[in-house]
Amino acid sequence: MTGNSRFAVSVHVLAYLAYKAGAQVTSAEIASSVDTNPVVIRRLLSALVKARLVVGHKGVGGGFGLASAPANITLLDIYRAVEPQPDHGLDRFTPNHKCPVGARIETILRTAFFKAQTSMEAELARISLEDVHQQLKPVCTGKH
Amino acid sequence: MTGNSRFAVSVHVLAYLAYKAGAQVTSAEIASSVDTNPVVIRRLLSALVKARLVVGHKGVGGGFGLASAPANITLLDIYRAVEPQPDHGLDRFTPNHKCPVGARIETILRTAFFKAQTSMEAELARISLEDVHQQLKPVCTGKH
DNA sequence: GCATATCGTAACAATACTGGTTACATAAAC
DNA sequence: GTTTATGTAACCAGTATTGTTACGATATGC
Repeated sequence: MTGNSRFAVSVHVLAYLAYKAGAQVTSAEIASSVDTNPVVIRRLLSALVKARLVVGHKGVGGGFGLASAPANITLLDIYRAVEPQPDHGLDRFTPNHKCPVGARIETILRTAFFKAQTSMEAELARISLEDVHQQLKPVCTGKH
Repeated sequence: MTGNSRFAVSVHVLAYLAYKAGAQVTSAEIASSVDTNPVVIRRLLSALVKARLVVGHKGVGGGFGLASAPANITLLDIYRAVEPQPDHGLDRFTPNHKCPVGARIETILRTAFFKAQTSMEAELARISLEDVHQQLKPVCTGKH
């Protein structure tokens, strides 16, 4: 195991909402597609609603739907909505500042990690939910 | 907290070895600089030795030293030596394949994660231990 | 050969994160 | 007011990480 599956599941959730465009989709239906518990899905959706990627409605006939067109939602938007700001272990890293190396290494690492993170996020920003949706289609509409 | 501090500590360790170039440095001395337990350092060094970034010697007068010049060691080399292959949660992610979305999303995510990971690693590969060493120097050799 | 320094690694505890589950309050539709 | 569905708290089990103790293996120098 390495890390959590929040991002992967969230992309799946939004892809499912894009697939069911326009409909009100319940957490139970999404959970069935992801094969997990509806509460797990609602926990993620809670974050996605706060990030204004998704809109939810309570009550009979309620459920969730995309807040914007899939073309306007990138994987980076999703990533930022459900993942905490990564610190690459720097909060657990408290070197001895009396040592010349320990005194300076933290700043150096912070700069390096920022570059790496920025580069990764730029790549996520280049992929939209519409792209994901398009890749989904061949199976859903394929003529045999 | 997000993730572990192995990479951060490892960069510190190798920077310390670069700083002490040529000398045999014990795990106890490194642990003092990092402010942790020598066993924690030896655990990391075990991985760094396997990756041939570091050479260790037992016995009296023993310790560790860099296996190559700092210019020939990149942060990506260190990252790969001590971090498991990241899967971005895909091993915990087992969607329902009976659903059209669940059946395809895994491959799509794998491709997207690979692009993001590759981009991040390319950035790490651009930073060498020599670069880190250079950034360390101003404090260590500063004329006051 | 023997004492010493040092690595190598297993074992264990403490802490924290994740995901699944139950439970229940809240809100909307009819 | 009943039903449906979200929102969220609480708890559990599984696992990762770090710190720590312990001890065997190995190399040095006498």
